[in-house]
Amino acid sequence: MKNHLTPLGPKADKATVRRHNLSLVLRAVHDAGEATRAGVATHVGLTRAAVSSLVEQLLEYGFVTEWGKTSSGQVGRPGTVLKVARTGPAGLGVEINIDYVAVCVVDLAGTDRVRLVEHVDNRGVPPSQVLAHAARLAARAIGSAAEQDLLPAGVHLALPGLVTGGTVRQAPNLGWQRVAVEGLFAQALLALRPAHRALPVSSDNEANAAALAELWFGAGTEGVRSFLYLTGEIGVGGALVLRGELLRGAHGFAGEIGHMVLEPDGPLCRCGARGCLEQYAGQAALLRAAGIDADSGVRGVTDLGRRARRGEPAALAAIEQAGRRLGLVVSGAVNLFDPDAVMLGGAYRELMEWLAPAVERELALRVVSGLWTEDGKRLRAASPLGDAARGAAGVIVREVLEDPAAYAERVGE
Amino acid sequence: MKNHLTPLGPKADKATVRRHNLSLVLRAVHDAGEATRAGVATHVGLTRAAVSSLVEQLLEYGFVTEWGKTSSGQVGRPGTVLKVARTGPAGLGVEINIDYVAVCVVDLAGTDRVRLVEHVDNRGVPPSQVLAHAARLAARAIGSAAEQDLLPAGVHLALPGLVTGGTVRQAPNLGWQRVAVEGLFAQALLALRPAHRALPVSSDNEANAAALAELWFGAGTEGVRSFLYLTGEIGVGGALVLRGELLRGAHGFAGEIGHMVLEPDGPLCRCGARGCLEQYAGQAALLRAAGIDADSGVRGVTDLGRRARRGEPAALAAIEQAGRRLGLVVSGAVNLFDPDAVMLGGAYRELMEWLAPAVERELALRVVSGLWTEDGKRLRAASPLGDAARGAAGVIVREVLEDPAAYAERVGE
DNA sequence: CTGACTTTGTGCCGCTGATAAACAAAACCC
DNA sequence: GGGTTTTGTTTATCAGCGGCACAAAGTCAG
Repeated sequence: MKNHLTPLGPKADKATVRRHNLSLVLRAVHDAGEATRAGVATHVGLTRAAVSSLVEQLLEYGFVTEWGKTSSGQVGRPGTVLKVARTGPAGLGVEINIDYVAVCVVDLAGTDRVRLVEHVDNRGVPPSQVLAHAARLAARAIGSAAEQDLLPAGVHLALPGLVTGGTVRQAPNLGWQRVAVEGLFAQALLALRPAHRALPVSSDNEANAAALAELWFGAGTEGVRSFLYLTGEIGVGGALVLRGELLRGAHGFAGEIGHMVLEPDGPLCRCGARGCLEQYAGQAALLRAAGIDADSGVRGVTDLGRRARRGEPAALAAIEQAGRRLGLVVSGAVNLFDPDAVMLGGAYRELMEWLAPAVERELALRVVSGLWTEDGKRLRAASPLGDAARGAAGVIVREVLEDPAAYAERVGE
Repeated sequence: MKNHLTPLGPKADKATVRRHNLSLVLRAVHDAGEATRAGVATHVGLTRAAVSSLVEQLLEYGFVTEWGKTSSGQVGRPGTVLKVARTGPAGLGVEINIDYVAVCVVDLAGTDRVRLVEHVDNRGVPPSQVLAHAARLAARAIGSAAEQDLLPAGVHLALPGLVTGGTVRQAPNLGWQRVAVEGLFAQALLALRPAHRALPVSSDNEANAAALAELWFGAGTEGVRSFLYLTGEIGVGGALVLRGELLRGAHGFAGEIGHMVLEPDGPLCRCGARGCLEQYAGQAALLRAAGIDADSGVRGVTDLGRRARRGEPAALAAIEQAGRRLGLVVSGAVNLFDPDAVMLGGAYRELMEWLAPAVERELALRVVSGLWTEDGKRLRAASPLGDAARGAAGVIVREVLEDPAAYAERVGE
């Protein structure tokens, strides 16, 4: 066996155990909403004594708070109610998109406490300028968060492009190439808040962040932990979530579904190839097929929705066509991935009503062995646009929840 | 956050630490080939004392053996050489395929020690009969293993079809449906060895096992830990390995690449849809296009290879066509997954020489942003057919290496 | 050949984090 | 108000790793 069967990973010792269990009870309280020490103990399998000790530490660090006694009418001594703290550590998410910048602060419990959106056309604007703008917005959000006693543990950036290792390799819709976003953003933020400690900055694809938002905050999709997320924007973005984990690929570029082939000799795509999905089911193609100005963006899509609702044949046919094409490609992706569900976001969300039947038809036909229908996989509309910022904030929150000790060490002197 | 950010998982305690570190040093020795206690200590970060204690336990259980002193000419006291034991626990893999059954015993070090192959046409034969046959072969392999002081820790079955939860949902090429393979095999094996303890049986798709064989034992692919594996058989099988882990999907059906669409209105496929890849690049289609009897199987493929080598235009054109089609679909999969490499196995292996250029051309054209060429991703030929059994055996070996304590507890008394 | 030096492997002690069991506290029930 | 039940804490015990010292077994320099 030449290749390691599995990476060796770090050693384990007492400290490892403590960190692990600290995270375990914190997440148990988080998932339960509210809990008692005894409840957590039976749930996670630790002794009450151990949980007590762990909770004491979590209280000290400010990750959880006591909320009086449980007055449940149950026989026996009532327990003290524990909840995840609504102050202290938080996540800060920043979404930089083509025509807006959104910032979001999420607390440990997962509710968003600050949200700022600013509409700006970022196309063609120099990256440093856009990032400086985003940093200003972020600084404002940090200020609002501070007023609520929330302190972001880090910033996560979401950008529409191929991003890896802290830099945007290329973002065609922004016109960016090889931009070291993490560094530039950190620098801009530090310049705005010279007295403060630098926040750790991380970054990822916007579709990935949106998919995570769907996973963690999506309404009506509670049990779904494996899904394919599609977003109809200028292009067609995609992200894959498998068993609650984002599938990033070997280099972080997984999910590029927009350039799967439909017609080998079809229209030329800006990727250089021909007949990509984007050329048939992208926003521009969709609008053009319906006879609407292809550059009209969001307004164009709502217009298309209006026409479809009125029953205009051209609109319905255009959506139906795009839906069929989308279904062809998506069914392939489903065969390859075997997800529980497919979620359509972006422009598709608004057109779901007319798009879904066509997509669903192809799925039912092409997903092997009828697993699609049988296992109750479903086509769903994703949450409204702009939630990538929330997903990005969630990334930070998750990091804290998964290793509270690390955060405490970093912050506590 | 309605969904758990991450599954809670089990608690950690002293025992957890011990198990973890036990596996850690065992794998360290495994990966190094041979090592000393001190070397392992510095490598994994534990103290020499701790490693000593752990190694003592591993010696006691028989996972590692001492091999004299290290006579390296280095200054200082020579260390005692440790190697993974070549006796004791082993993995048993069983591949049940359309026209053969293969069995393989692999020891902890990863070398295969027993290999039995029997050619039989399993098409249309009742599952219980096929499984009984496989069990007989397995029993013989266990016997040969015992002569070499090897004791399989479990059996892993590899089958050509959709398999989940211990049962084959459907295996069109075998004509099976809803066959509880694990149960039947375990029963058959127990009947042959009534005095012995029952071996734990697990099962998976044949393409998955072959991909794992490629990952763990493949020649010339040492660093590649993320790849798409394609195997040209009757159908077109596929499997995805990402960062050294098999991607199973939400229900274990991931990798079905054979039914991705090429022509929405193309020829009818046995899956019920039209224009699937299988209809263009499957073995039968390939042979038919070259004017060879489509049912001639492996002989047909070698015949095709011979004709291609002679430069027969029909053969070359057929392969070229199939290659282009394969490339179209594979480039989509690469965009979706972002693997390091694509490996072609099965019938494709023999035709690699003529197939590769066509596939490569599409990949270079269609994989977004030229990552394909830039990052040195590559198209490679996979290992010879029949290694799925070896991969399956590897699954068992990995289980042991990842938790030696569990195995020792199970066996010890 | 001999003493200095280096490296290995193994005791021994201390620390820490979880378990187990006992106990006090605070409800309920009759 | 006594019995019961459940909670949370206290105390003693146990196991595993880190740190340190030390014997063992080699190389190197003179």
